[in-house]
Amino acid sequence: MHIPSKQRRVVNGTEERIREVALRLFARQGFQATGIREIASEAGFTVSALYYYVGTKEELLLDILLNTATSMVTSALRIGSSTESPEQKLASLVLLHVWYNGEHAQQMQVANTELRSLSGEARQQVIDLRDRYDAIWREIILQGNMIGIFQVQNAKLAAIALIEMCNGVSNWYRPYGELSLTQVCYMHADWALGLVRAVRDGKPVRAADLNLVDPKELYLPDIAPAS
Amino acid sequence: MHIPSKQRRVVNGTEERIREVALRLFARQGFQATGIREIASEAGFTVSALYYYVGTKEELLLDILLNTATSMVTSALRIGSSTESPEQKLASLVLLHVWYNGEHAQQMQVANTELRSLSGEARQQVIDLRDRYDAIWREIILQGNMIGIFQVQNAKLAAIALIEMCNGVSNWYRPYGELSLTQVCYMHADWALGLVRAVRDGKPVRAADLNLVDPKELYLPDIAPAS
DNA sequence: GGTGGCTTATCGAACGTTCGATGAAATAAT
DNA sequence: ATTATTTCATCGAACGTTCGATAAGCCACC
Repeated sequence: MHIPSKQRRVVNGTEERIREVALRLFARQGFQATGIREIASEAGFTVSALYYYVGTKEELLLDILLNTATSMVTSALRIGSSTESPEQKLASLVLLHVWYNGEHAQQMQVANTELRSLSGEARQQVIDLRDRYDAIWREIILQGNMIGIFQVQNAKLAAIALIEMCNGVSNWYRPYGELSLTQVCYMHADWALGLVRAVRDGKPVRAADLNLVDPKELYLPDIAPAS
Repeated sequence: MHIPSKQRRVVNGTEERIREVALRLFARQGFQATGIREIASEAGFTVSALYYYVGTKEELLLDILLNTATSMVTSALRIGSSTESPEQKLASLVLLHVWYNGEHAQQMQVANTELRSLSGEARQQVIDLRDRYDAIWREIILQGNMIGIFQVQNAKLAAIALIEMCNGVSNWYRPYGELSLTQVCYMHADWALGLVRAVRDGKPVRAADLNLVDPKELYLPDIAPAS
C-alpha cells in the first residue's frame, strides 16, 4: 500500500508530475494501452523511479476515478441540499457537470471509459459514488415532478440520460474554441430544462430566466487549500 | 490477406463464431485487454486456427466499427430523405438510435469506446461515417428551426448532445428488464422533442402525438437476405 | 551513518503473429 | 474405380517484443 509522504515530494512535485502524465496518457490512448515505461519516460524517469512514488498502475487509475467521483458527489450534494427551486437545482447540476467535463476533460474521459479496468473493491467504491451522484439528480427530478414543474415519466432514466448527454462534452470541448465553456454550460442547462418539460406559470422555463451562478463557483474543491 | 470464401465457412459458421466471441469480449473488457488467445479459447479454437479465418486483431475491431457505422448511416439516410415533418424525422432518428443501442448493445459499447484503438486510414473511415451520421441529425434540427418548430441555438452541438444521450442506453438496457426496448425508445424520443423545444400549433409536441412506426422497422439491414 | 531518491539489471508472464506439419476431405488424373 | 494431387481446417511450437513489477545497490546530503 502506498503511503503518501511528507516533504520533498510535495515540494518538487515529482509524484504529482507522474500522475499528470499518467492521466494524460490514459485519456489519450486508454489505460490498457498505456505502459508503465511510457508513463515513466514521458515524465522523465526510469521505471523504478516511478515505482518509488506509485504503488501500482491500477492504483494510478483508481485515484483518478475516485478523485473525480468524490469531487462531483461533494459539489452535487451541496446543490441538492440547497433551498433553490427544482429547476434551479437541475440547471445548476448541469452547469456543474458540463463545466467539470470541459475543465477536467481528461479526467472525465478516463472516468467514462475505464471503469471496466478496475475490479473488486476498487471498482465497487467507484460504482457506489456514482450511484450516489445519480441519486442526487434523480431526487431533484422527482421533486420537480411532485410540485408539477417537471413532467418526467421515469426520473431514474431521465437522470442517466441527462448525465450521459453532458458527458459528451469532454470529447469535443477545447478551450479557445468558438464557444466559451460558460456558453456551453448554459446551452446544456437549457436543453435539460426542455427535456424535463420544465414549466412555470404556464410558460416553459428557459435557463436564461433563472439567474444562475457562474458555473465555476459550483465546483467544490476536495479540501480547502491550507493557508 | 484474408479472402472470404464460399461454402463450408458459411455453413458451420466458424468465422462468424469467432467474430461473435471477439465482439463479446471487446465489449466486456475492451479491445486492448482482450488477448488473441482468449478469443480463440472462448470460441473453442487454437490460436492458429483463429488466424486461418481472421487477418489481425485490429481487423476484427475495424469490422465491428465499420459495420455498425455503416448500418446506422444507411438507416438514418432513409429517415432523413423521407417526406415527414422535422419532428417526426427527429423522433424517428431517436427511435432508430436507441433501438440499435438496445438491440446491438455490445456493438455500440465497442463503437463508443474503441475508436482510439484504431489509427491511420481505418480510423479515418470510421470518423467519416460518423460525421455523415451527425450531419443527418444536424440537418433535421436545422429544418425544424427554419420552419419554426424547433428552437435550438446550436444545431451541431444539439445533435451531438442528443446522440450522446441515446448512446447511454447500451450501458444499462437489458432485455426482460422492467421496460421494453420500445418503451425506452419512445421515452427518449419524447425527451429529444422537449430538448429541441418542439412546438406545433402553440403546443409542445409529445412523442405520443406523432404516431411513429415501430422502432425495429427503422433499421435497414445492410443487404437484403438472398431468397 | 542512516535515509531519501534514484540507478542498473532482471524477473516470469503474456503479447500478437507466424511457422511447418498433418489428417481429412474434395478434386483431378489415370 | 482407383489412385494421385490439391485444398481445407487445424495443430503445437516458437518467434521477438513488451508487459508490470522487483531486488540490490549507489550516491548525495543531513
